[in-house]
Amino acid sequence: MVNKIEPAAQAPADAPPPGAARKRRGRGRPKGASAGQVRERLLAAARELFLRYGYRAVSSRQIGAAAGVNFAMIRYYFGGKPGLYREILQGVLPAQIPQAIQTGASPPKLADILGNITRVWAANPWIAGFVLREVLVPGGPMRSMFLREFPERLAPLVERAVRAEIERGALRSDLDPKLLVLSVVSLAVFPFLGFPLTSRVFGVSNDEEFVTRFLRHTQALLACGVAPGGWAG
Amino acid sequence: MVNKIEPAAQAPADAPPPGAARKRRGRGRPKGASAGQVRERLLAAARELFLRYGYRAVSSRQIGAAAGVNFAMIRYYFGGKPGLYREILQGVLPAQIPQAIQTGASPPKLADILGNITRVWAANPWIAGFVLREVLVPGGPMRSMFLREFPERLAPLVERAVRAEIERGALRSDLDPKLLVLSVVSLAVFPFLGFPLTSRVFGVSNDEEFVTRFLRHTQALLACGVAPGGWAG
DNA sequence: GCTCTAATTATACTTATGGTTAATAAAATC
DNA sequence: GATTTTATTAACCATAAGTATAATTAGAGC
Repeated sequence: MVNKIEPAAQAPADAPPPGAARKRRGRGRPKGASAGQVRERLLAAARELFLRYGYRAVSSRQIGAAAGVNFAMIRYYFGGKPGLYREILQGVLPAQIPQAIQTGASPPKLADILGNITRVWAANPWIAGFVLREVLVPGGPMRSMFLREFPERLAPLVERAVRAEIERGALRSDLDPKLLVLSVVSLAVFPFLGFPLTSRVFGVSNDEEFVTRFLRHTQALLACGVAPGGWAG
Repeated sequence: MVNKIEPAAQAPADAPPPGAARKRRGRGRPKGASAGQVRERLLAAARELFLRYGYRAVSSRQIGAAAGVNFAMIRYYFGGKPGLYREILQGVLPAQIPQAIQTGASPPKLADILGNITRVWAANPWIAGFVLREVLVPGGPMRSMFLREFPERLAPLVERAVRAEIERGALRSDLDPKLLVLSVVSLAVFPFLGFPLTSRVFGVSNDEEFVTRFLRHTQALLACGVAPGGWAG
């Protein structure tokens, strides 16, 4: 705003005297109690922050502050910020996603798949944030992993289940299996995907009561649609 | 890597000799043709980049390069990166969303709403990216605007339409209007939300042919569910 | 033709970020 | 008890990003 024509006042202003005695650096190994928990605290804090703000928007120093430890520990334990991120993704996500598909029956029933996906996503709301944020970004660190994992392993499994049900007459034969799977996934995933939005508008929540009610509703919708006279078999 | 213990080598390394002749700076006002288009080029480039990579991941210099103009023009026209972002959000989004609800009939019919939402989202795939990215981020610049616009103005409108249809017997009476709206929105939005994913796995695309087929499928699903015997009234 | 304004560029400045390292001290090991 | 290992910290460095500004020139008004 005001005129500033001072030539170039680039004095460091608090330059440390070069000859001064070295200041003390570290504080050494901690008392036994807190040792070994730093790694876990970092993982928890980073997962929370990455979920809420995305990989790029979160700085190493921010993670360290949230975990209550020095941010250099990220390098010590994970080799750096990308390593920490990879650890979170690979350690946590793959363990949860396939669980949504595996049911007792083989091939699994569509209704069970719907229920499982819904429950996994409702129980782990942070998964939605991760998937949303990382799968959408081209070149994002997680995208290739996710695209390798889900479409080529899990989706065909579900699709095969739908085809089997159509063949044995449990589903209408005029439905496109692929689109039907897409619809089922949409119904199970979206409400928990847009959580901050859907919770406010539609009362979506994580608790057992809502999930049960929601599942019953969705299954009824899938079973016989919106037409009056319902529950036709 | 190598040891570097020089006390404080903070010389600018290429400090211009203070007495040297000033190098030439700008290239001046452009030939009339391109004048005035810089603003639009910046808006277009920034919208594309923000959509694909998110606000934080895109730098001002990157936007300038993509638009083919000097990045300082961002400051000149929009006051800075946040101003450019605000301009995009406020100028483009609110015009598209409500259009999805307005149908000829009053109250609108559920099937029409489904069709409109689907078509708007399919025709403007970047909306999904924006909504995903910005609504989910707490404190994001767009979130409050969106939360003000959609839930409190549009959602009740749709819900009222559903109640009206239930009352006149066009919909099953055991359905929860709120959850039904949620289901319809899920079916219409999710496939285009997860576009990079769904296009690969389920063959989702924007073109007229797919949208029509998709809509017919979804409406059939909603109308009579998955049970064989279909199209019951 | 001269002057003033608008539009554009190159560059300087400041700050924040990720990565890196030497110093440090508790614990473990011998 | 001495030594080595492990865990932790502050400071350092290079780079990138956003912001700011001076230089530069095309056109408008007179």
